[in-house]
Amino acid sequence: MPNGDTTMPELPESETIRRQLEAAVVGARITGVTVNLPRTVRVHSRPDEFIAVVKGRRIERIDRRGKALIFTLPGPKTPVTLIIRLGMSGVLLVRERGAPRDDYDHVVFALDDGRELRFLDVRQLGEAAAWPTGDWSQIPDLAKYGPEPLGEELTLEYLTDLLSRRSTRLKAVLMDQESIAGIGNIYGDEICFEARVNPERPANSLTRPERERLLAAIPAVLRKAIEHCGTSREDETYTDIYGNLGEFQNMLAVYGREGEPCRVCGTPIKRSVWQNRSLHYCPKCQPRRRMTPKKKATRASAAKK
DNA sequence: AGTTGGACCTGACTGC
DNA sequence: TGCAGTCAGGTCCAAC
Repeated sequence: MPNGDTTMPELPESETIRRQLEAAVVGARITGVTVNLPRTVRVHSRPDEFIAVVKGRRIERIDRRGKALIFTLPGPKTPVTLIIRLGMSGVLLVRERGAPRDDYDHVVFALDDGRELRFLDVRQLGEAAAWPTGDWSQIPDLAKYGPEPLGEELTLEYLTDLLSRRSTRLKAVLMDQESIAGIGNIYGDEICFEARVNPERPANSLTRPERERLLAAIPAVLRKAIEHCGTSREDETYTDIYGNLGEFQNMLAVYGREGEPCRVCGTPIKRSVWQNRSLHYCPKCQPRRRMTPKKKATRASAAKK
């Protein structure tokens, strides 16, 4: 159960929630809104009037952009776009009205069919923002995002241009929502492993073959995680809208596996800390520096002996 | 402008 | 037992 637990929603977790919400609440009307923690809601740039803007509207569709969930609420005049960012510990739950209150239920949307959509968030880093437009390009929160990693905009050309302009660590670029939308700390590490590139490498140092591997690894890792309904960790538990756990945590290659053997070569996984974030990689599969031809030959001859 | 580190926030955990 | 310190990380912001 999500009470007291926390979350790490990145794109696969958000997409899992989106698919469930699409089946569960699209078509329902929001008959009432209870805001228990005002800092969680926002209209435009103001923290007030949220209830007035959202109440009475029907949920027409639910989309996702990066990690954000986007509810389209049409109206007689202008549609409203409701954006829910789960932050790091946010959970959306669908409950029957009258079910016991959940801890940290900062915003509760009452639906006309007798259910409630509850937005829980222990660490209060999530947010629900309402915008009085249906045009995403008018919404700064959405307009700033980089291309969707599962879309056609993420091409080798885009990735090459992006990486060539950045001297910071590859991991930082992958996690930069304005560069590519939806990747966080867990999948950043997993993608780098899948591509066999060290996450601490300067982004502009990647070779073309490495960029090609990265381009393939990004959707491959994210799609696989979506298939397994996202990642729930023992102590940092993400759940879907019914309180169920994901399954991808059992398939993680490097994240959270410090000291455990690499699933490919058996070398202990290394963890380092950078910018208050942990970073995991296999030192053998993802060498920090590309080996020079001479060093490669030396190592190869040493391996023969 | 790009990069970096701190702050926000709370619960779980560790060590004294 | 209690308390201080640390860690987790999505996102924003200040500083270099």
